[in-house]
Order: sequence, then C-alpha cells, then structure tokens
Amino acid sequence: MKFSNILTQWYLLHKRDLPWRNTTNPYFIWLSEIILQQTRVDQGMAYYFKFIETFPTVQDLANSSEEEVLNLWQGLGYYSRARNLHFSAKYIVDECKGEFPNTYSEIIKLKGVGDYTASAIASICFNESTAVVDGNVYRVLARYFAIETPINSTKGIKEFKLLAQELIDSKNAAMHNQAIMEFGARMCKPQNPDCSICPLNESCVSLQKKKVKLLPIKEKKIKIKKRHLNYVALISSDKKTILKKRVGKGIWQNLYEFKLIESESKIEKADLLSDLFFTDVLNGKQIELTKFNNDEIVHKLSHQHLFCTFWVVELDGEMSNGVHWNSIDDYPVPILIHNFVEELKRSTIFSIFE
DNA sequence: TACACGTGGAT
DNA sequence: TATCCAAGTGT
Repeated sequence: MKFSNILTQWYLLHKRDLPWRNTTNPYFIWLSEIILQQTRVDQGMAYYFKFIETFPTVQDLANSSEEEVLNLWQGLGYYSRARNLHFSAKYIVDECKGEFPNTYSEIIKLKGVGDYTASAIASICFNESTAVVDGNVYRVLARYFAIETPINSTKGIKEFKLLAQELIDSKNAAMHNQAIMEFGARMCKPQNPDCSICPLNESCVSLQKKKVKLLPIKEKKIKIKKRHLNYVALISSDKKTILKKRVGKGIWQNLYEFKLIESESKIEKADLLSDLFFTDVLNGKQIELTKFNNDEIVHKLSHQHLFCTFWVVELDGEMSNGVHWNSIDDYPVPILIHNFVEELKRSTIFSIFE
C-alpha cells in the first residue's frame, strides 16, 4: 500500500476528536492554526474556545481592539501571533470584503501566516493540494526515508517541502495533511516511539538502520542570554498602581508591566534606591521599599533566562491616576507579572490595605 | 540568514 | 540556573 494510504487509514482509526476537526470554516481553522503554532494541543485548547466564543466571526475579531485580543491571548506566549491575528482580521474585513481568502497564494499574504499555515488552511478548508511541513512532518519524513539533512537548514527546508509535496495525495489533500501530522504527533513521536506497532515499520529506512533515535537532525542550538530584572510595584493608599506598556522591539511587545530596572547582576535595596527612578519619578518622597521575593524568580523564555526580583513600594497618599489593583486583569501582562500580582494579592503586604 | 519570539510539560 | 520540544513566522 502507498505511504499516503497507510497514513490516512491509520488516521481514520486513531485520530483525536479535536474541536477544529469538526469544521472547515476557514476563520476557525485559521484561529486554531495560529494558536497551535509552537504550542501543544493541551495548552491551546482553552484559548481556542475562548476566541471562538468571544469572536464568533472575523468581523468580531476585527472590531475589537489589539489590547482586548492580547488580553485574551495572555499566558499563551509568542504575543506577535495575537497582534498579527488582529491585524489580519482587519485586513480581511477591510481589503477582502470580509471574505476569507481561499487559495494558498492569497492566504499566505496574511500577516502571521507562513508556508505551513497557508498550506494547512488551503488544504483543510479548500482541499488545495499544498503539503504542510510542520515539526511532525519533518520528523516522519526524516525517519521514514532516513534523511540526514538538518531540518532547520535552508537546504533541508526546501528538500522536505519538495518531498512532502511529492507524497501528498492530491485528491485527498485535507485528510492526507492532517493524517501525517497526527501520525507524527501520536505514533512517530519525538521521544520513545513504539516502532513495533507502527504501520510503516516494514519500510521505514531509519528503523532498518537503527537510526530512529538520531533523526531528525537539527543544526546547532541557540544560546540563552541571562538578564536580571527588578520590578518595582506601587501600592497607593487607595490601592492603585502604575502599569507601563512595553513598546519597541523585544519580548512582550505591547504588554503591560510595572516599573522595570534592569541590572547586570542581582542587586540589593541600596543599589535600587540609588537608582534614578527614586530621585526622578518619586521626587524625594518618603517611601517604604520591600523586597517581595528573597530568591530571584527564574522565568525561562526560549532565548533568555530572566532572574527577577519584585519590590513593593507602599505610597502614603492616594493616586489620582493609576490602575486599581483589582483592575489589573483588564490589561494584558506577561505571565510572570500575572503570577506576581496574584501572589501579592494573597500576601500580608496587600491585606493591610483591605 | 540567523536569530528572536513564551509558556509549560516530559524526561 | 538541565534540556528538549510543541500544528512556525518575521525580520
């Protein structure tokens, strides 16, 4: 039997019943694909339900604000996905008369949609014969054909896309694409795949060569930068604080946070007090400065390890402007900030304001 | 083109 | 202060 037939037959028997598999509405498929980029099904599922409930149509999404979209996205990471999602929703409404583009070449024009996502939407919704190549597909093909070209090299990207396109069942593109991905996720999984029950085990080249464990090959690994962040959170007597929006490049773009002072290494109270912030912003006012966590909180991002200390400043007076501590939920914040807010609200520091 | 971009789970 | 990875994309 052909490669594609074996996969689709396996798929029909073993596929998970996932919510986005019961629709071909391109708006829903698009949402699910963006959410699932570099994200596990278990983690993305709740967000998918939130989004289709809050924004049932692309018009609803387009009519919302970026801040509202980021707020709903909070905790899922890679926030440019949310910004691009909102941008593209407006594009579809404004430039495409609200009609979702229905070919690969039109779909890939959407911000946040690359080769994989355009192929997925075009095939799943419109049965266009464009092969998806995601992490699962790289793994399945690299192992089955024992291909040692690094999957993240320019050569590898071209080679695997070409191979995937040759293998696709053009009359059955939607099912073929979903089958090979599901097969990679469940059968030909990264760690400890059970090749003894694999329907492709008689023809799998890397299994014959005992190289399953070595494939796929990925070129070099990234280096992790270390940073030390000191967040200074105010509490006024009327239980308000100040949030600042992160602008410019870098992590957490357009999300909110407290006053941030970055240092080369871990610093103590005296170092922090001597910082410009206190002469500049607080203008010599008497303040109480409390270190909230004694050990640095290690927050790990894909390219950085953040060593974080939170400081609390209890202000004597009230604050005319500022955000009430119970309204911080209205602002999109990094999960690091969210966790701190939740902990502080449960702490004794906070309770004296009640 | 190499690198930046989050978070959480598995090992 | 491990290490990898998970339905990738933008610059």
